[in-house]
Amino acid sequence: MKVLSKASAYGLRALLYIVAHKKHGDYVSIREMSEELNISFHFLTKILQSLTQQGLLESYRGPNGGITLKRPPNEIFLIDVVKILDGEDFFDTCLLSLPGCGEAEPCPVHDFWKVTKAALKNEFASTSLTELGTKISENRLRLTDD
Amino acid sequence: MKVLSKASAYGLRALLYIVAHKKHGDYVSIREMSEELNISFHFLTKILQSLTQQGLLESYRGPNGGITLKRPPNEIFLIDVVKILDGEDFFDTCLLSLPGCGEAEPCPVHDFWKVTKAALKNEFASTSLTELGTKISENRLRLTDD
DNA sequence: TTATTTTGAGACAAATTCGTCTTAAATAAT
DNA sequence: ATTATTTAAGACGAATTTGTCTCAAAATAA
Repeated sequence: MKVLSKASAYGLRALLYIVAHKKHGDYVSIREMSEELNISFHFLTKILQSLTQQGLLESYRGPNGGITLKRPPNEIFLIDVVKILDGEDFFDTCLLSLPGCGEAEPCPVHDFWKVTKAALKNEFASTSLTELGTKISENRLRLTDD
Repeated sequence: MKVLSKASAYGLRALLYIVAHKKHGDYVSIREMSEELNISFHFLTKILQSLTQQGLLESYRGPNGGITLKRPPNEIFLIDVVKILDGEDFFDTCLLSLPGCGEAEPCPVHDFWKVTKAALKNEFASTSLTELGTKISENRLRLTDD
């Protein structure tokens, strides 16, 4: 079950790396993150570029450049990242991929899936980077794949 | 958010079509289902072939041939189909795709995702074809994309 | 037997996602 | 000014999923 695209997973891990390890306002180099998190540098660059273009990050070129959060991390929620990288309609899907599935014309599993995806959306909408960042620092949760 | 592969979605729709429209034991032609459900005939054939090979269906070649459920539909659960078509480890994934994510080495969203995916797995494991089939017949729920 | 209908099997193509590579543009340091 | 460092942009390739096509094999019917 692949819920998030690689882009979203990588993007989230990068932002969580920042809030867990850096001061807000610091410019963090993409190279550093790609090495620490074992993510392809160019791929991560492209992903973070999208977040920059959509106003979630600010970038700065040149030596000691990098990216930084444009808003304080307690005002950035998981849903903000996912909606940019996986699309606005991320939480608006039918399990059976039937177009127009909804209250009016539900598929056989609509009632059940409706509840589950609402819970998921709520969780993503209410979980901030800060919340997970402190969890990472306190419990030494991992962001890497080793 | 694409949870199920097309293969699983198509496979489930085909089986639900059978339980909603046919007597148990009837051989149902793949051609008929592909036309009724607007699914590519060859693709659907390949999908149902997997289900046949894994013992969920029985096939019969020649005129008036087709496929039929090998077990009564109240003994076939959504999870049986999905596990064959999307893999045994379908419900054993990490949101951030970190290998080995679990109680010992959790990722930052493990606690939350653990609960959600358990609920999903439970629903798939407890919902039978019969259950959804009767819902379809009683409420005229749709399986088609038009 | 011969023709017809149906699934089985595998090669192939298209679309999407994932990842790599090269070059340009901006900034800083020397 | 020149060079080094960093993100921006986009072409390109690999992998996976999705879909198409052809032919074989089995069963039926004439």
